[in-house]
Amino acid sequence: MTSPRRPNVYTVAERAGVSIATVSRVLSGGERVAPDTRRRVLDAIEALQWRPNRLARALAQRGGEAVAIVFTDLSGLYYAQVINGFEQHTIERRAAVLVLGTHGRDDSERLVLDLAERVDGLVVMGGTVPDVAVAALEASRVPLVLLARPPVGSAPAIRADNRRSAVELAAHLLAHGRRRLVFLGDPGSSPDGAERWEGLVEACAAAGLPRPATVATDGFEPEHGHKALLRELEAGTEFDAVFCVNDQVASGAIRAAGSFGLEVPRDLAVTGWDDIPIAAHLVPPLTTVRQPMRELGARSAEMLFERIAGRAVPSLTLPTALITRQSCGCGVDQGG
Amino acid sequence: MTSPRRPNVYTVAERAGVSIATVSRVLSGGERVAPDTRRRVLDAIEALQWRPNRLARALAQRGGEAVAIVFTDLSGLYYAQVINGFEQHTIERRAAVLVLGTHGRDDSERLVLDLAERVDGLVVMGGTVPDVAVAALEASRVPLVLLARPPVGSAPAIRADNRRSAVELAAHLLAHGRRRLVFLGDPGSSPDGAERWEGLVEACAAAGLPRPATVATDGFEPEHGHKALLRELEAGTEFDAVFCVNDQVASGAIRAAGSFGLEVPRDLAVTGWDDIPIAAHLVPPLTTVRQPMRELGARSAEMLFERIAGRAVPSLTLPTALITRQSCGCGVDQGG
DNA sequence: TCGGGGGGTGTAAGCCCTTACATTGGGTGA
DNA sequence: TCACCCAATGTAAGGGCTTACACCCCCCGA
Repeated sequence: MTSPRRPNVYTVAERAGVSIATVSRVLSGGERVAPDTRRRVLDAIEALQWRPNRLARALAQRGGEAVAIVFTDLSGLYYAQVINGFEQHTIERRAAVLVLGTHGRDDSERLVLDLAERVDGLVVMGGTVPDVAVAALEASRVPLVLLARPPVGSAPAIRADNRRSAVELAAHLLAHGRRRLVFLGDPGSSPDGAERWEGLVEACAAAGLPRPATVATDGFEPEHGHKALLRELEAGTEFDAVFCVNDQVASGAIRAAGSFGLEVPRDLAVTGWDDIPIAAHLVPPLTTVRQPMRELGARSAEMLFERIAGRAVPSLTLPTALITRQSCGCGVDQGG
Repeated sequence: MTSPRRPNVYTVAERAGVSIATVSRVLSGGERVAPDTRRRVLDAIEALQWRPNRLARALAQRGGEAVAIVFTDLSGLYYAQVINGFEQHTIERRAAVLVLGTHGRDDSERLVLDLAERVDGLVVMGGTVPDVAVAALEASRVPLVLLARPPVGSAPAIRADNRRSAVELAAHLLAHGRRRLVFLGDPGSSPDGAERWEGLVEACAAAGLPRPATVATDGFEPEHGHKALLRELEAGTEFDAVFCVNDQVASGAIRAAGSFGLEVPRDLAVTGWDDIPIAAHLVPPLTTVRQPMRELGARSAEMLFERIAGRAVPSLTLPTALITRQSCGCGVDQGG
């Protein structure tokens, strides 16, 4: 008479010779159940290999918020910290965190839309899905917070102040006497990158210099920076400072310079962005911009829960800090 | 007459003057509903600001598996790839992925146990929670797969072949003529680390050398490697090769050597572990061991779903590859 | 001996959807 | 004009659990 279906409370109750309420009580632990009864129920559970259905459970307990955070690629060290901050905040509220790395999957748009159906709200990072997908999310009325990307509709955005820091960093290079700056990275591939590029342009313009050149990379990893910069050096382009879109690309750039016989920072200044842990341990230690990653994550979670609660939330821009080490020329020349 | 509670299908149906079935049909999109009716329902949804309850929905559709993967700390580049592989596989099955970074939280044990209640299965990585917690999970009968950690009870484990690769790497250093090797890292803090250390010991023993020393680090980041090695150098300990627990620590070690006036690899060989993207771009490029991270993630997901389906799964050890670059002495001396 | 008080359990009402099946009514062909 | 068909919609049965409340029975005190 064992039914072929998955067991449920009823099956277990029947087998133990009790009611479903008693089974539930045994499960919840705290309730008072006669020792003998408890035994029988536990035996039945064991015999049937039963695990309570988490969905039914959560439904009955009317609880269990779930939120998601969407990234392009988890492999940037950058993201890890953001997720950490996000999780910290979320766990305190006993909500579950789903993490989706779209990672250049071609169906990322569908994945995100799909994900949106399974959670109570989500944070979407810049560069993960096309604007049209964000608009679709917005239209589906799922509570939404945008990270490192301009606001859309009523969805608030949280960002680091890329523009201002880029201006500051570029100005710092100029103060070291550098005059021919290039941007290493692809400004078009993410809102963050675009803003850094714009900041660089702005600083050069303010100094009366011509518009800097862009050396496009195929991605954000060290190898991409290495390959692109080496090609540019071999092409004979002249420049004395490389403003990289992030630290990883910068590490590739430093090595490219080295293998081309250039010494950093004497012959070529190199800067990064993000201040990943290894940045301080590159040779030379990398000048970069530190973003408040943890806070970005934590605050985005905070904003999201506000949205879920139905409240309006203003967009937010967090300050960043210029971290000068040696790759820009500090501690070598006395410029600045 | 608007009820103060959250709206649900009934509220919406009532307001639109239709039955709940019709509301559901409008929601699912595909069903045929008269245009006029659809309009009214959509208006009602809009007016009430209704979003269907995902739990009820998933329950009724009897779908929506969810699985989790538990890490210590997401900030190792190592983990990102594993998660990627895991996610890839999981998404194909339309299951949701929860990611938990215990990150040294003191209540990690509670968090994991808690998490286990909300998912259909989980992968737990070595070093995240104490053995006793793993045993508790095992006892709670949640489908479980262990990653980079020895099997427990009926829970299968998936690992990279640390021991063998460590022997190989150590032998490689010995072949370069190095004789005084030290281990930089804390063998006790993770099963992976312990196995690497044991492999090193084994290789030295096989070569008739004394047991190598351990230089303990406080963590796995560059700064930890830097600090620990610098202290050791200043203490006057002598050695000609540093076998690091991972690439990040190795990057700190390289810089420590540099700031102590030692040239790598001439005066001191340094090796890492993991082959993170930046490893090839350190100066000198780092000799390390590549683990099949993506595969580790993908296979663990596969194993997990087998377990969820109630099938037994054997443990698995995947091979690793020694990546020789220059930090070990290759391309400099001709030893080996 | 009888009323009261609990401890231990059962009953049934949710929680909020989806969906198989039943029902209605207007249009069509004979 | 009437049977029939099908599109549009409603009814109700789950899906698997929690929990307020009712109930029973045994023991104790008066």
